[in-house]
Amino acid sequence: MRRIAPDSENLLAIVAEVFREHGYEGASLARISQATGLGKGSLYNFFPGGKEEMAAAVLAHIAAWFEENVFAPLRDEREPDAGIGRMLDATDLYFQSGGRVCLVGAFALDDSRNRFVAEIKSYFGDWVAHLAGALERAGHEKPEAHQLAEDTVAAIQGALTLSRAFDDTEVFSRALARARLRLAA
Amino acid sequence: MRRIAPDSENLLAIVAEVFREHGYEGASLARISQATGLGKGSLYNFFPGGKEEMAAAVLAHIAAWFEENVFAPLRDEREPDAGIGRMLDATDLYFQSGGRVCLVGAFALDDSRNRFVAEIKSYFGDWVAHLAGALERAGHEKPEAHQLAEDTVAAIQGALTLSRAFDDTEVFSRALARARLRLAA
DNA sequence: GTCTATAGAGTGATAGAC
DNA sequence: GTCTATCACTCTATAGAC
Repeated sequence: MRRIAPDSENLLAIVAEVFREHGYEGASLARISQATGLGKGSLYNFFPGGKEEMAAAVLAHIAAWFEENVFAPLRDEREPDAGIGRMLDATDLYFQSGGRVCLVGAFALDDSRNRFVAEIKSYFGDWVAHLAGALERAGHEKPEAHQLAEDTVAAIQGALTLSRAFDDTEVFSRALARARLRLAA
Repeated sequence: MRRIAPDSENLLAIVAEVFREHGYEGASLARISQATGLGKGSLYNFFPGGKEEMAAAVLAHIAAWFEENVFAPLRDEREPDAGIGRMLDATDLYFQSGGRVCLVGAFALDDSRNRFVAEIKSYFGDWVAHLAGALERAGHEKPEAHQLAEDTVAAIQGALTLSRAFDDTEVFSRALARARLRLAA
């Protein structure tokens, strides 16, 4: 009775969504099992390390997505401004204009931080570093570039929190628009 | 063998700290019991509604603290600038210069959001509204005042996340310093 | 036979309620 | 402390692909 193995890309996306909605502790295996339609046996077949491996895989998946869609444009040597624009477009897309929460940010705030210190640190660290690099290439002095990059990433994170708190994606859209202006100046 | 009832102000502060460190799901009764030194029976004596009532009481405690120390200065009719300064001082104090996480922000990101929608909404909503009011009195136009207020509260939240992610309170200190400059301009 | 994928009963530990 | 429910997880029993 062989079933078609669920596309592992898609499987990870579903698991990611459960973690995003419920947090690490709230994402029970029962919920993951229900959301994916897979029994516990299948889940442990894909992720022998259990829940922690699932979360780690999700974080790796997120890191890869950001590397390709958010960080890579920022490394564009020729047109740093265009790269920054593409970074903001990708950010808007990823967070569904504020309708989706940042899993890494949520992990950073609770107990799961201790399990994934390195992943969390590099997610935000890479974002700030790559953005700062692009800003330098766009003509900013190094210290101001880093400061502006840190400020922008923080503004995005904060806007996600407020969007969620107010249940209003406009908050996030406004924040992204302001970031766009500040970074272009 | 009657024990002295633990000062209820202090008890709430301890419970708050457990929720802050571990999140709603991660704050098990066993942890709360250990941190407070109270048995589960005693906890249910103080909070008949159980864990949810504990979290609600903590949120109310936080709301009262912010009302007194953060929002009240912002309502100062005479010197809006001084009020904004005192708001930032209180914020720095409360979050221990970034060493402490925002419980309301953390709740906003996970499942507990659904339990405490109103509390979360009013925490951030009041903060933005009061700051916007002070900025208006300081001479800003209404729309820009609101925008700047929203941006500042988001920047504070984002800086808390980044401080925690990098395990570096300097990120928060820098963000507060920048907020101080922007709000004074 | 071997491998991968499946379902799910059953494990002990621990959860929150009382 | 006692209760039941649920937790993450293990294990057995299959299925079909090769």
